[in-house]
Amino acid sequence: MPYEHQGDLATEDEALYRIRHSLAHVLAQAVLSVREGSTLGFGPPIRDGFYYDFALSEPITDEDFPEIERRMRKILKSGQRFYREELARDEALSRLDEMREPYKREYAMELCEKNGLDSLTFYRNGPFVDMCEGPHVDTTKDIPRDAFKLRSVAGAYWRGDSDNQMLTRIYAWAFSTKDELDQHVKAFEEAQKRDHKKLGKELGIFTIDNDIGRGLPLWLPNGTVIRDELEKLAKELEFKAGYQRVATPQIAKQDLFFQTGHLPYYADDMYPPMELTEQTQDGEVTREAYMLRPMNCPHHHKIFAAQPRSYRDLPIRLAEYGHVYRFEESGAVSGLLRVRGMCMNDAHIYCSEDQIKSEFRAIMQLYDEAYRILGLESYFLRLSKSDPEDPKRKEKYVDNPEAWLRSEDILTELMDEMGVDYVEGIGEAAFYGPKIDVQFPTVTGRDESVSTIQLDFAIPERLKLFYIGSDGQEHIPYCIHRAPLSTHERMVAYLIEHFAGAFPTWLAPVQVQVLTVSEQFHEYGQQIVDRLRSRFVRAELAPESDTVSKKIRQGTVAKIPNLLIVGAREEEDNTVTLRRYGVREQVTMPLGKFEDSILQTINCRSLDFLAG
RNA sequence: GCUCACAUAGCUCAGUCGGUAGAGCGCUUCCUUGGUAAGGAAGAGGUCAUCGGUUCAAAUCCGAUUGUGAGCACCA
Repeated sequence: MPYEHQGDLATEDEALYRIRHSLAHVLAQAVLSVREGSTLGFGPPIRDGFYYDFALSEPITDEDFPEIERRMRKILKSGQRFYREELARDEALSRLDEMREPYKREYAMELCEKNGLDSLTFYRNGPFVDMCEGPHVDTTKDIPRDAFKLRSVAGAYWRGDSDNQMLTRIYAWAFSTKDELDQHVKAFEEAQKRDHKKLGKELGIFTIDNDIGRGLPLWLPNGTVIRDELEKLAKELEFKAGYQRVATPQIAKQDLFFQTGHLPYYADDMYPPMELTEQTQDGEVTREAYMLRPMNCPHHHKIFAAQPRSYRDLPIRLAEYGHVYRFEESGAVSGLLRVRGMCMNDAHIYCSEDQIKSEFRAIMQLYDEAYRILGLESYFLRLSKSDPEDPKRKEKYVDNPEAWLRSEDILTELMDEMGVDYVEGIGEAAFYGPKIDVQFPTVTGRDESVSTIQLDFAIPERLKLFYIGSDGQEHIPYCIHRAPLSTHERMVAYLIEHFAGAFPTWLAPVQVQVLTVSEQFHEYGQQIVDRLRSRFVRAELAPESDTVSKKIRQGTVAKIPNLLIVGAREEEDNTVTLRRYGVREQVTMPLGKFEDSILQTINCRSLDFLAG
C-alpha cells in the first residue's frame, strides 16, 4: 500500500479540520508554556495534521517533544472551552500589541488594509488567545488524546519569503482516531523504505561521490541498464511520432546564452563561465568564455537555423537525450530528484501557430502511451502560467504581455477542448512561455514536476529563427519544448519509488537469475544463461557456493523478477522451475516455453510475466 | 542559501562517566553438495568525515569546514 496522498483541505472532513485546527492552538499553548516569551506565526491544518510556526525564546528539538505532548494531553484532558470573540480593527490591533505578537499584528494590519476588514476574530481556550478565523471544536475534550503525534521541527520563513526572518515550525500528525494515526505513521514508515536514495544504494543503481561533486550522480551498471531501456522506449515512441534525432555538445559560447535570454534570467542557475585564453598567430591573446548548457534548446534552435526552412517542412521535431547542467542551490540538491547534472528526454518542435494545438495533442498522446507502458497513474496536470501580479515579473518572465496572454489562452483552450483535468499554477511558467507540467508525488509526500510541455513564443524570435510561409514572407515559428520521460535522474528516482525497486522484467537490471540446486548442475545452468543471453535477455548464474535457500534469499532481496531453479529434475526433462518475485507458487515449464514467454514479456514491455 | 539534526568497517548500526574500537550482514579462505528466504569455521577490514582547540588523555567536550537528512526558500 503506497503512502496515501490526500486531497485538498476543502474536501477533508469538517470535523477533522476542527480537530487539527484546535490542536494547533493546543500545541501553541504548550510551546509557550515551555518556552516563555516566544511569539506566534501561522498555525494551519495541513494534509495529514497541522503545524505551527514560532519565534522561540530558546530553541526546541525533537527531544522536547515528549514533554510538549504531555502538556498537550493535559490541556485536552482539562476540557478548555473555545470562545470566539470579534474585535473591531483598532481594538484587535491594540490587543495584539498587548499580547506582544508582532507577526500576528503585521498580518492583522494586512488583513485590514488589503482585504478591507474592519473587525478580526480571536479564539480563546484556557489562558491561550489567538487571532484566528476558526472554526474550532467546542472544548478540548472533543479532541482524542491519542490520535496526534509531533513529527518534526524545521525552519520556515515568515510568510514564506526568504527575505524574512526564519521561524521554527513544528509539524504534527493528527487524525480522528488512534487507528488512523497508527495506520498513517505505519504507511509513512513503509514509504520511507521505498525512498529512491535508500533503494538506489541497495540495488546498485547510483552513487554520489564527493570528489565528483554534489548533485552529480554516478550511474552504476544496474542503473545504466534502466536508463538504456528508458532511452530505447523514448526513441521508439518518438520515431513513430515523426521525430528526428540530433546530437549536440554540452557546452556553448557564453554569448549564445545572452542571445537566447538565458543569461539575464537564469545566471544564478548556471555554472559560471569557463574563460579561455588563446594565443593567436601574431601573438595576440584573445579571450572566449564557454558555459555548460542549462537547457538543450539553444543548440536545437541552431540546428533549425542551419538551413532555410519552408512552411512545408513544419512541424520540425528535433529530439535528443541531452545532458544539461544547472547550479541548483545546495539545500535543494537531493538524491536523483534534484541534481546539478542530468540527461533529459528532450525535443523541440518548431511549428506555426495553427499547428500548436495538434502538436500538443500528439504530445499528450505520446505521454499517455509512455505512462501506460510504465504503469504510472498517480499524476496530475498543472497548467503553469506567468504571474502578472508578481513584483519581480520583469526579472522572471520575458516582457511581452500580449504574447503571454495569447499563448496562455491557446493552452487553456486546448486543455478545455481535450477535457482533461488540471490545476492552474500561477507564477509557475518558464521565463519564455506557459507550460503544462506533469506532477508526480514522491514517497515523502511532495509533488515534483516530472515531465513538462512548454510553449515558447520568445526565444525563436530572439534568435531570429524563421521559415518562409506560403505568402513568401519570413515568419517566426513557435517552439514547443517537451520531455515526457523527464530526465533520467528524476524518472528513475520516481520509478524506483513507484515499483519499490521491484522493476518489471523489461526494465529490471537482471531479468533472470539461474539458481542451481548444487554445483553438479552448473553446466545446465550455464547453458540456460548462455541461451537467454544470446537472445539479449539479461540472465546470470547465481554464485555457486551458497545453498538453494540462500540463493533464493539473495535473489529476492535483489528484487530480481525471475528466478529459475534447476536441479536433477529440471536437467532430466530440460525444464526450469520459475519463481517470480512476489509470487509464492512456482511453475515448472519446458525451457523453450520459458524462453518464448520471457521474450514476449520483454518485447511487450509487460508489467507482468506473460506465461504463455 | 536559511533553520535544526546527523557523520564510527563496503552496508546497517552499538560504543555508558573522556582512558586509544565492537556486532550483524557483506568480503576472502576452508569445510559442507545442499530442492525453496541466511549451513558451519577461520580470516582480512577502521587516521571514529576533515582541520583546529580544551585535557595527562578525545570517537566522546568546544569551534570551524565539508558532506548528508528533514523542512523552508528556490525549481526551465
